[in-house]
Amino acid sequence: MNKITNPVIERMSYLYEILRQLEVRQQLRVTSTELGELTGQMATTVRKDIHFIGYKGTFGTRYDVRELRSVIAGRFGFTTVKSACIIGLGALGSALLNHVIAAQEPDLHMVAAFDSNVNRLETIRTTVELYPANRIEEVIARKKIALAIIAVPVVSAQEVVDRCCDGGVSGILNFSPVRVQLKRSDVSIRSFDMSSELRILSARSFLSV
Amino acid sequence: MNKITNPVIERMSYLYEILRQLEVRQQLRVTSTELGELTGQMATTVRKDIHFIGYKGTFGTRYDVRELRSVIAGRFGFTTVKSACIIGLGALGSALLNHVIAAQEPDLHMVAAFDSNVNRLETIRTTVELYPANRIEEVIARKKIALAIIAVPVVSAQEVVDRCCDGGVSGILNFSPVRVQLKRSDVSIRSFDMSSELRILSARSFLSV
DNA sequence: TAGATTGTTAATCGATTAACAATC
DNA sequence: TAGATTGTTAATCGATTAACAATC
Repeated sequence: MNKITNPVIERMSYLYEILRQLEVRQQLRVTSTELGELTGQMATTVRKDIHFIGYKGTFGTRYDVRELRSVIAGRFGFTTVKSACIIGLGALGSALLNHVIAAQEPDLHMVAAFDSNVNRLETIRTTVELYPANRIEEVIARKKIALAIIAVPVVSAQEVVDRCCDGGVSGILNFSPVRVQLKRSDVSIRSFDMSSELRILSARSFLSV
Repeated sequence: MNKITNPVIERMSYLYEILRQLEVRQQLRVTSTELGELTGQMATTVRKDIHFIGYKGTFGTRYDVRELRSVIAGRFGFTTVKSACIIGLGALGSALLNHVIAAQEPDLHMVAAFDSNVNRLETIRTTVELYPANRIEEVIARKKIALAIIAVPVVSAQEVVDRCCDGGVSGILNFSPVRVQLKRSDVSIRSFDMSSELRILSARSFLSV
C-alpha cells in the first residue's frame, strides 16, 4: 500500500474544504479542471490525488460532489470528532481560543484551556473549562484530547510539548518561535512563527527588486 | 545567475535566526554539522545553501558566525527596516498586533492598524496609529508600508487584499481562511488558516493509526 | 457513434542527499 | 604533514506535469 505523503494530505484537506462549499451551493457534479482552478492545482494533480486515495469516478462523467467529499472525509477522518485544547492564555492564546470557537468547525471540540498563571485563569471569561498548567497531562489523558494548540513563551515551549506528549495528544500546533523536540514519534507537529513569516515575505520582495 | 527558490529562502530565514542566537551566546565559529542539527537540516544542505548565496568559508576551518550572519542579512535584506500594518482588529487581529509589537523585531516597524468599524477604533488602546478601512491605500502609500497582516472576515478578504496591492505593499500575510487573488505579480502572499492546520494534523494521526 | 472527461503511465522537473575532492 | 571541514559534482529521490489510453 502506498503511503500518503504530506503534500497529498495538505491538498486533500483544502479540496475537502472546497467540496464542502460546492455542496452548500448545491452543485452536484464537478470536473477535475474546475477543482484545479478552485484549489490552485493542475487538473492532472487533482485527478492523480483522487485516484491515489482510491476513489473511482466514471469515464466521461464528472465527479459526484457529495460522494467525493464523503469518500475523502472517511479516508482522512475529517468528519471524526476531535477534542482540542489551548495552552497559554496570553493575548495570542486567548485570541486563538475565541477564534477556534467562533469558527464553529463541527468536527472540532475545544474542551480545555491551560495557563500557568492562576490569577489569569480567574479573570478570563469563556465557556471552556480552565485549568492550571500543572494539570496538562492529567486533563489531556482523561478527556482524550487529540490536539493541543501551544501559545506559551519560548522558555516554556519545550516543557509544555513534553507534557502534551505524555498526556497523549496526537497533534500539536505550535505558535512559539522555537524548534521543539518530540519525545514520541507518533505525535506530529506544525509550527507557525509570525516573525519568520514576515521575514520570508520581505526577503522575497527584497530578492526580486 | 541562479534564482533563489522558496525552500532556500525559508531555510535561510531560519538559519539567520539561529546565527543571531549563536551571536548572542558569543559563539564565534560553527560547523555545517552543528548548523544542521540546530536547523533540522542535513549538514550538506546547509553547506549547499551557504555556497549558493555566494559566501565562501575556508577549507578545514569553521564558519565565522558574525560574518556569515551579516552576509545572509545583506543578501536577503533581513536587517533592512520594513514597515508593517494590521488590517482587521477583531480578537485575532488585536492579538496579532500586540504579538508583533511584543516580539520587538528590530527590523520591523508596526506603523498602522485598520478596521472598518469606527466604534472599535475608538475603544482600542495601542501605541500604533489607527485608521478606518477606507484609508488603506492612502496610508499604505503615504507611509510606504511593505507588509500587511490581514485578519478580516472571509467576505472582506479579497477586497482588502486588492486595496493593499493598490496601496503598494510587497507582502501580505493572510489569516482569512480563503484563497485570494493577487492583482499584481510583484506582491507575494503567505496564508495561515487555523482550521486547515488542525485538520491536517488530525489527518496525519488518523492515517497512521 | 462522437464527445467528454476520467484513469494511469511516462517524462520532466526540482530538491535533497551522498560522495569525495579541495585545501586550510 | 595529517586532520578537519568546506566546496562542488553526481546520484537519488520525490513530486509535478504531460500525454494519451480508456470508456461511459
